[in-house]
Amino acid sequence: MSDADKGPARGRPRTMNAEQVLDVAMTAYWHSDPADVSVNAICQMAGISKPSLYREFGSEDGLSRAALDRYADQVLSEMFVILHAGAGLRQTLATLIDFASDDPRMETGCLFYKMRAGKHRLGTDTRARVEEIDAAGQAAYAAFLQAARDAGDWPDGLSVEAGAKYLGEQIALAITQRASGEDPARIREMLTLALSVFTRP
Amino acid sequence: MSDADKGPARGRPRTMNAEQVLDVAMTAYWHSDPADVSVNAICQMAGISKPSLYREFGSEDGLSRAALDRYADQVLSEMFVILHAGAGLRQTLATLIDFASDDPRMETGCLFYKMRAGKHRLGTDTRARVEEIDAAGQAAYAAFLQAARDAGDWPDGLSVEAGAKYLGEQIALAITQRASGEDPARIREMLTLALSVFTRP
DNA sequence: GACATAAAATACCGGATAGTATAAAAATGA
DNA sequence: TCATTTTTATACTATCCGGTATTTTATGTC
Repeated sequence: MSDADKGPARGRPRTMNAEQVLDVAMTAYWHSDPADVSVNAICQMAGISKPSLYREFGSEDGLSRAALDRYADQVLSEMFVILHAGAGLRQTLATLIDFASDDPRMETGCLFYKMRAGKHRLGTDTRARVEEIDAAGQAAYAAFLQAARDAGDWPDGLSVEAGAKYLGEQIALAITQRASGEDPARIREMLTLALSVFTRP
Repeated sequence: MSDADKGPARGRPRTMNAEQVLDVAMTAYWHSDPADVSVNAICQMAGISKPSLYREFGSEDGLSRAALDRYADQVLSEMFVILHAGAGLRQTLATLIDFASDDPRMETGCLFYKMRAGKHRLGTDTRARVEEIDAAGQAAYAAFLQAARDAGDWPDGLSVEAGAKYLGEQIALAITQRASGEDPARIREMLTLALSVFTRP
């Protein structure tokens, strides 16, 4: 199906571009903090009126939920790609460290982690999506570590679940520190130290 | 000097107890989140009027700053005691792990870490005090680790400053997880894993 | 051109916020 | 008793918030 059956275009043609609005919202939430960006501010930045935004997204919760969806598709998916690439334990950890410490997209932190940190301030839909993504992330970390364990590359006395949670929290910590302006080299040093527990001789 | 020279008590005697108000404010900020507690709510909880509060503390910034001071005196000081006790590396780390993982006072997190996480939402005075405490904490961690290094108890290839920052962030992470209802046993497991980098064979 | 339709723009609503002006109350000193 | 002083209590301001009712504008159809 093409865009042709979008409708007969009765009535005043819309000037609002939902994709562009979503881009503005995602970037604003991401660059500053979801709790510090008002619907009014997003309307102003996107050059649209409030009723237009509410007709498209229904509520602030609907907008932030849609912005988070977009973020998951465009940005977060890359972390899942790294985890599912099937590289070895050391190689994958190194790639994760690179991503968290030096990827320019994480320079202002991660929208998902920011939302998770301020979970109680989110609307119900957005919060539910945050928890969904959190669970998916944890499952991906666990699957990755389970594969490493199956390959015999695993320290004694550590469960895969605990390792997965630990790995996820260390990545989150590193990226959160990026947002607060910490020196990337220092972040890399600390994250490398934290993840060295997986690759002990 | 005793309390006797507090003044001749001209005028209507005050019913407001500043200490009690500060206690209410500190607990409220601490138990929920500094950004989610309004001046109005504190007045209501403390049973005082807004003008009384503003006469005593000047502004919301003054109040939160005073509450943080009180918290530093009453709670945070204990962490400094642990660090300055002069116990060995392993013993001190174990005590820190106990404190972060199981001390009932940290069950709802740490007011200082909550303020630090939402630093940009604080007034100038409170923010300055947060940065001051942060620097003092880092210095205390560094002094503690330097002593361990002098005692020969130190892993190769790690600077004291990086170790101090790492240690501080791991403690902060653990206590922040307490606030989000994470299982203390799991928190202990992860924190122990994170700090095991200091005590490798 | 008249009409229906759908979107946009403006202005508004109720509620919460930090902060304050003003008046009432309760004590002392004369 | 009356004035002075200090604190309390009430009521108010200005601003921002999420959300919406209302009007205006731009199109296609007849």
